[in-house]
Amino acid sequence: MGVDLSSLVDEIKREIQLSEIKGKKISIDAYNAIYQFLTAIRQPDGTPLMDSSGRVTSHLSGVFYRTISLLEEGVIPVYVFDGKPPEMKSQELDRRRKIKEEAEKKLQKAKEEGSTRELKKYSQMSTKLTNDMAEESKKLLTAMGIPIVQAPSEGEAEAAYLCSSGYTWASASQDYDSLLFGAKRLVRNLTLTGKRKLPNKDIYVEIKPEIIELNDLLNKYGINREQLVDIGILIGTDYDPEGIKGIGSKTALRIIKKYGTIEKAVEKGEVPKYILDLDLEKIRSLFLKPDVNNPEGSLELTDPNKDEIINILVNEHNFNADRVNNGIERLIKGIKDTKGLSRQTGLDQWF
DNA sequence: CACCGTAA
DNA sequence: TTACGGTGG
Repeated sequence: MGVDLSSLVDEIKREIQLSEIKGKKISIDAYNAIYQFLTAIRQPDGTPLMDSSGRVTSHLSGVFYRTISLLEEGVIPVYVFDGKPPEMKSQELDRRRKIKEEAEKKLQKAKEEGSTRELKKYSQMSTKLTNDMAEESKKLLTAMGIPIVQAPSEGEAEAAYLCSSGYTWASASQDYDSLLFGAKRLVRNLTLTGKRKLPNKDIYVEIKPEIIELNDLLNKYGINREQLVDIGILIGTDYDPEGIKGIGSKTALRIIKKYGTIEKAVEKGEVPKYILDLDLEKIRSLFLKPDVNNPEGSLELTDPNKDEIINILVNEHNFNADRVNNGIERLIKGIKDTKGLSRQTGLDQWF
């Protein structure tokens, strides 16, 4: 789930109107976004949307409609897909797999005797994002004329790199890891709507897009990015999921501010020695010098391939043709208007 | 998540 | 016009 920097970030995050991102490119952690669609786009009993052969289609619905509404707001999405995960992540991936297997068992049980609520809970918990789903999403986005980038390794690292090197204005993800990866700006809640969402109970709250500027975060706490990474390691990241027991973000900040590095803090007895069993340098470099590539394509919007979209959604997966056609019309208009916007902002830079 | 018909 | 709830696949 990534590093929990929420209490530090709360101090400097601010709400953002999508109009503030008009004409700007945003790199989107595709895995993160698609996963959200898979868990959110469901029937009341927790069953995901499926085509007539029983293949899940929730992700396609999310990718299609959400991308169109972003374009209508003038936002230019660049979806960044995961490559091969780093070796260091295998422990965390194992842990997640086990949780899913448990949820799967509980789901089967709930199907026999459980309540709707349990059914929904465990079916969301056992959500899996398969390779096929990622490949299909890429195909759909390409047909839609939306730029995609294939990361050599972590998608979130690549998305952050696109941002820090100026290809995109910000990076969108729910995970704060983006900041450790060096994204200048992190936008959260971009692929959720401003509508309502349940935090597990029946309580509904407004979810609004918010932005976190890396520089604001570092300045606010008087630390550099290396130190932010050390703070992350103490709390626990995907590469050291346990972190240090009893150390949360506030304590980690205090310790790193005082001693500068994890090693110094260990020397002074502020952090237990067992953290040195980790390959700290390796973890740091995964965040500070991640395996990333320059994008191959141009990251510009292109004309949608109407037939291909219809083929994927309507012919392959039984989407309603009228709805899809309506979506395509909105998409074409959105792309046209958004291109106009970026031309304008492009010109503005000359003056 | 978003769409869409219906109600206020 | 917006708000809601049932449905989409």
